[in-house]
Amino acid sequence: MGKILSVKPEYRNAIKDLIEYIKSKIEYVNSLSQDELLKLYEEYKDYVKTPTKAEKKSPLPPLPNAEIGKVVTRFAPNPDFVLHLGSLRPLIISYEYAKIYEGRFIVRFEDTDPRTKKPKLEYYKLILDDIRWLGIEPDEVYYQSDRLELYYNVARELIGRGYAYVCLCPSEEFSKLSKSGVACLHRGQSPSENMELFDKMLSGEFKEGEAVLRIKTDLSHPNPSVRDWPALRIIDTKRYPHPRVGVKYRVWPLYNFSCAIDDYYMGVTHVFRGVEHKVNEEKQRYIYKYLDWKEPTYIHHGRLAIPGGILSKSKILKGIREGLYKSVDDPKLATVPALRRRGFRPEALKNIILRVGISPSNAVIDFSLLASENRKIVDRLANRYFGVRNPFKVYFKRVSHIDLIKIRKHPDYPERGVRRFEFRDEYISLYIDFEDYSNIISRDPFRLIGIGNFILEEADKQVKIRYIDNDVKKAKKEGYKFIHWVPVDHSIKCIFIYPDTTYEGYSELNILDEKVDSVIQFERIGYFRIEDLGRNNINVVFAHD
RNA sequence: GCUCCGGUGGUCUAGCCCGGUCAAGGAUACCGGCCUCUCGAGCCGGUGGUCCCGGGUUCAAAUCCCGGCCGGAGCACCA
Repeated sequence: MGKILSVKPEYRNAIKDLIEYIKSKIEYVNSLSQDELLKLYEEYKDYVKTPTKAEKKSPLPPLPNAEIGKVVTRFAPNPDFVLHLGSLRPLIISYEYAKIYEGRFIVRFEDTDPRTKKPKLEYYKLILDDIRWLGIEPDEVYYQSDRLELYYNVARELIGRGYAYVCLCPSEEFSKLSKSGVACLHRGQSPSENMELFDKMLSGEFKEGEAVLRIKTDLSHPNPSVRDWPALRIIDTKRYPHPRVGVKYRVWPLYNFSCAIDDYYMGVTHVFRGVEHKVNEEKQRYIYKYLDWKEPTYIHHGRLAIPGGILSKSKILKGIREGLYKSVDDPKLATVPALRRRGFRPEALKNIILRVGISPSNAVIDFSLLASENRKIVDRLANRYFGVRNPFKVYFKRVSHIDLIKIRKHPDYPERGVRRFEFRDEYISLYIDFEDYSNIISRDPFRLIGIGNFILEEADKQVKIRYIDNDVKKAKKEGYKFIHWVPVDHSIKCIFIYPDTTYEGYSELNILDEKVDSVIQFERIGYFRIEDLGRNNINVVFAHD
């Protein structure tokens, strides 16, 4: 409509009629059948915008400044912790866009602070492992700790051109000056003086904190942290050795310096990172400008939170020290190892992240959304079994036709076979869940799934139930409670691990057909991942209902 | 305090740049039906929104402009 008016402004006077006219046309088109629409489409094909391949392939919006085959993205974790739900946003989005645009995806470990954010060898491995588990195979993997010489070279280049200087001010001194927009006395040093001082930094003549290389920016920049921001500083690696390169280097780049250089040299075209990096875009812009490099496109997304889920690195580490959590994969946590351990599937996590997208606002992801996405995927994978968390024994006198009970492993996939239960003895003992006992004590009839309808006969020291009939239709119509059971002599001890508790109960023995790591459903209880399958007992970790 | 950025049903999100099939679409949650010897999945239907508030521009505003409120982020020799 706006289009029509801009082409034919004279219609402006008759706007009311125009609206009516368009409405009638729209109604007409909407009333057409598929075939008629197709015919119309053929006729006017050239006027219709067809979405490009990239637009069709994914729920993600088209990327600005992107061309098929030329997009390069990267995920840049600090190996001082494992991946968690929050890290998944830049990771999955970066990877997805690289894939959509048939470009490259890079993983780059940002391990340039051996002191306060000390990297750990185990985390490099765990992070890469989790990335691959998510079905993401990086085209290239880099370690910033291997690239120090490159950063030194760029530093020399900037010093030579007069865009950087070695500042000898104590940091409090500098920030005082910078707050009032005053240059420190090192700012005016000549390139050759700076070069000399920089060499001294490298050769170890300064101690930690005594010298820092700064990038000249704008001393009147509204954000004081942008004013002559620091690029390289000294870390006493004798005291804080780097886990990969030990004491080899003592001059280390700060985030903005190494990040800008690497993004450029690695040919990164699009950067996805959290909103907390917004100002860093401005800082890094100076490097690109001074060296006449082309800047990547930055997209800053909001943070992710999960109610009751703890994502903070420091809080988790503290919790582990205090014994609140057992380890980084404690099921209480929203870390990738924990989610993985609980049986969340990579596709589910991916779907969640794609749904949340690249919006700059923060998002609170309710656990039910995670559960629902995962349930959709896991439901068809998970075979069904009976398990009781709070075992309670009941017994009944067998009737002759109750001898071999077969129940499908999966109600929708008969080809997966059945679970078999053989009953031979005169009296049969079963474990049922104690919560279900209340339904029995009320003396209402109930149904043992797959066996038949029963009613309580006596509740003395032992609870005896009596078989009535095997009429499923009646059971449904009368609203009998359908309860699951585990035969005492066909059971295996099972530990049910929940985020805040564990149960020691039983599973039916047929679960031994499964493998460690498979996700199963205990009927009426929920989905679990099998963590341990021993001969005498098993462990399962709760995913969700 | 200063500087940025957000605000669409309970939650998440599409639409906002380029105002008009948007009296707002999808997902989740909730309710009901079908299916099912699970409280699952699937399919069908339903409840739920003053598009943060106020003003302005316009024939027309979720969309543009101004003001306010609320929320977030940054203000490290961390990433």
